Amino acid sequence: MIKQVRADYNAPAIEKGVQDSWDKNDTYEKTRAFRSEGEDFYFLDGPPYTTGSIHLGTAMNKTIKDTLIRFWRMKGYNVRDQPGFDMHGLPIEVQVEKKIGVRSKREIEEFGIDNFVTTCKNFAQELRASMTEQFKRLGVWMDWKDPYQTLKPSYIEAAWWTLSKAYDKNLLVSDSRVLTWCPRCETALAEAEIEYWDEKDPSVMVEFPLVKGEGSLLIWTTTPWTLPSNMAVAAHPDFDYAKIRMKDGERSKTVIILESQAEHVASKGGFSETEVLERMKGKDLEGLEYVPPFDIDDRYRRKTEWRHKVLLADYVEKDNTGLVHTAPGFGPDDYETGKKYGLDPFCPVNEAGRFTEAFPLLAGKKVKTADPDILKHLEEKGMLFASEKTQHRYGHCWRCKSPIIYRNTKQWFLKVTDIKDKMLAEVDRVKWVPDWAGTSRERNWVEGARDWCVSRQRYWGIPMPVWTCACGEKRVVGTYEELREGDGYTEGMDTHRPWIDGVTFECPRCGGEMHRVQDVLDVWFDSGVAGWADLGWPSDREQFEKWWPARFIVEAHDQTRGWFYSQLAAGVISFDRAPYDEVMMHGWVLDPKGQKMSKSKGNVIDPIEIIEQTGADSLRFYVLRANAPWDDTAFQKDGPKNGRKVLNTYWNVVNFASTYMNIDGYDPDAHTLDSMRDSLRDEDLWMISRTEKMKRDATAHLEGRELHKLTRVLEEYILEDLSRWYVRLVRDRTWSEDEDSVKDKNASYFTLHYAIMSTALTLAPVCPHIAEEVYLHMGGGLESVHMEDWPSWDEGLIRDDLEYSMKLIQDIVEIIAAERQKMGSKLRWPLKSVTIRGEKGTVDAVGVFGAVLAQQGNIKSIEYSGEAPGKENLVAVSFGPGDVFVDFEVTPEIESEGYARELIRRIQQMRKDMKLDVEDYIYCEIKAEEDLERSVSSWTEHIAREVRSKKLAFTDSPDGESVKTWDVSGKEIVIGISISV
RNA sequence: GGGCCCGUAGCUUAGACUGGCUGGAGCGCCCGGCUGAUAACCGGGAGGUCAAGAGUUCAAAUCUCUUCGGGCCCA
Repeated sequence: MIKQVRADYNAPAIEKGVQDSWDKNDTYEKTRAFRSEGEDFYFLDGPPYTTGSIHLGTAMNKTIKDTLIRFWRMKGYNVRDQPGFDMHGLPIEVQVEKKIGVRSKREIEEFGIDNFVTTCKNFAQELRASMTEQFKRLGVWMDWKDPYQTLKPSYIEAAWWTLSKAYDKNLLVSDSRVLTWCPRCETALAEAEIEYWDEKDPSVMVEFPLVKGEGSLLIWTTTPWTLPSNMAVAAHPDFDYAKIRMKDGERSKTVIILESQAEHVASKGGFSETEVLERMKGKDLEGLEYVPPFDIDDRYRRKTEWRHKVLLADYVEKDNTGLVHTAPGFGPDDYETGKKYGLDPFCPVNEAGRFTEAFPLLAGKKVKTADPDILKHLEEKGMLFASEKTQHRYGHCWRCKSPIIYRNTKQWFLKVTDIKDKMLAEVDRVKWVPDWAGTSRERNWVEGARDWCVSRQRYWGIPMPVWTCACGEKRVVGTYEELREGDGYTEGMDTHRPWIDGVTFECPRCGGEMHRVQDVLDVWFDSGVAGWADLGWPSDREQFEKWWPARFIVEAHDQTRGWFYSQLAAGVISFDRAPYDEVMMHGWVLDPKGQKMSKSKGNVIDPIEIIEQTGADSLRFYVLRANAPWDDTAFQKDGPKNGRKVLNTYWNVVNFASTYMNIDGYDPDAHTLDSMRDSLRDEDLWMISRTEKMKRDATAHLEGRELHKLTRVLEEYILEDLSRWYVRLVRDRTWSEDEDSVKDKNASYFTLHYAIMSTALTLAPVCPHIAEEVYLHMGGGLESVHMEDWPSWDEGLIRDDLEYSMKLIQDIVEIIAAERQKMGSKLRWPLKSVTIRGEKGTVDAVGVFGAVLAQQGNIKSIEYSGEAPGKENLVAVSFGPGDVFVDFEVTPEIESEGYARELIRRIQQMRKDMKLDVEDYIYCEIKAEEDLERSVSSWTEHIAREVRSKKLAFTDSPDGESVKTWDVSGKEIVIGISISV
């Protein structure tokens, strides 16, 4: 049965109603159960970080996922749709620190690690709950009752298992290296955790006097605070260097630099003349000894052969002085070079970024604030050659925004470099959408990958499952089964810090007590194991066997170095393969000007606000429509409104159809395409043909992940074919109350219903609410549109001949409308005649829809001809393959009919203004000029029937509940209307 | 400096892979019309060096190269 929909498309109200009904009836659970016997499809959700509120990017991300999941379900797959949340890590720690008012690791430990971690855990859960509500409001159907969460014990176990796997394969090593460090959070950071922006720093040239001979080596740096740890100077072996005397009046200096930079350097130092004293290759400089800028007690650093000498390195570039200050404790390249020459990676800076007593001059001082002191010291010693400021990109901690430093520390690494070849082979195997996401972007990133530092010196994270003994023995625990062997283990314990720190093992080698390494894991490692951690691996093997590996993942392009990569590395370590088969990459949602949205810029648009104003379906439609999924979208304020326009039009079509079908008691179940076939008009077959093509194209675009094309196909179909054309054509048929035309009316109902239902099914993945509401009102046979099978199409119903004919008609109607406008002829006034001229094929094609042309063009007579008509005063226009000749002559008959239509139109408007029901009858009184009254007299019966008037009388003083005076082409008309009882 | 993406009307964009009729639409603006599903819609108008240049070709928004500009990532 057809139920009439509400008249207005009030999306927020409709969506709320639909969601309530889903909740009440467990529609989601039933839909999943409905497909439980289908082919398994493992979709893996990339876990958003639990921030508490979703932004437009997250909304778009989940819209893409929800759309595809619903599509796959309709295709019959048993889709695994567990959502995930990334709940560990620094961002939450930093927020909790602010909340409880502590500012350093020392204060956290005073507060108690147990209190701190418990607070983090509760906080993360609150944030997760709040985000879940927002995703639901967006209409996302995922398994919200059972999301995977990185903080769950079983999840932690999977991470441990993977790490132990790495250890077994000699891919987990502890090593001391120079890497990025946040002095505030007092932990190592990975590349992915660093944000770059421009910062002003010193740009200085410093002289290191030669031990033997005249002159100095001149180096350039933007980090003067690293000079106390200087251990060498690097030169490029193949570059041309020179000893140069620089002069300016009485002042003079002799320095060794890159010869080509002489002018540049001289000007920086305020010198006007240069004189080359001696030329040499970089490699000739090797071993040249100089006096370091600071004296450091040898208690703190080893004296080795190459200390404070010139070394060779090929990363030296041809800018500045061409000589590079080398501090193996503070630069990754420096460290490598230092290692080659056996230098000590001296690092007089502690975890908090302050100088240690190894550098007594500034012990306790924060390094980033020490630059002025250092420069002052150099100035006093006459070593400062030039000093200015420069703007350059500098890295910052992604969470607390502190400038990062490089430090030499001991960390744990995954030896990604050892498995790079396999990872690249997997990048090539996996299907990427678009193609270049893999073949270019991911490949490029993996090719340049370095070993992955997975240890963090923090609290809220997966504890590293590594226990060590004073004797050097190591043990990596891979399962809770193994953990049970430990001292201090209690069943069901929380395996977070600090509780896990209390578990110890007896050393199998020396019998001593093994303690856990204090570090926690990089959160990127957390999400990297999601593909099996969410399945309960390693405890639950059954789920793993059933689902793994994931068939499809989709995330934004920043995940090239994030989740796409971390999963790839973790997958190759664990299972020698990427844990996914298809990766789709999507773009970012930017602000209307194309800038990144950020709180600090104040340009953030809240998706929930849009959902409350315009509706979730409109937002979803817009974000998919705006752009190709992989391009960034500059979010337009009017975007969701434009999306709403499409849905609103669809709604209006449904409102129109449901109104009349309801009045006539049309039963969609009583009719099939076969039973209706003989009654269908050509325009019905045309509509069905367009519908088949729409379904065919929509399917292709979903399979190809071209969601922008999917929405555009739907938009074009709804607006152009269904609303603007077909509904216009069938209006008269649906109003007919003639007994003889029941079959014809039913044919139009059948076609309308077919189109509306096909649209509901095709639209269901993108706009799940409106599709559901329409489906249930229009007699859908199942409990939910989302249980339906994805619509198929019948190639046999595609009629290119009819589509061609109809296109000609549409073009001709358009041309006639344009000509009418030039002639000042309103569409209400019939045209006497129109002649279509063209070749036989063209004329026949137009003839198929001659009746449609007559109706839509309001034409009394249409003639077809191979030649131009003989009559004069015709307007001739080409419509492409033929010409159309329009006769604008106004005969008395045409005038009568024109005025009759004018009257009908006014009365209908008054009915509408009076908010009468479509079926109500009225009485009608009209006052008009005598000649007009005479002209329409033959039409009064027709007028009365059209406006459902039981009596229609001409009088001098019209009366009624509503009386209105109109101006019809310069003639005054008064109309009075009252409701008939 | 390297990799990738992008540049079409005031704004948002289709078309590009596979070269081909007059580069299509939406928003906004101006004029007119239509409307018993439509707070909608239709027609007309103004608005384009398809970022610039060169090349290939009978033909280039589309293919190639160079330059400029924007974005993301890396160094």
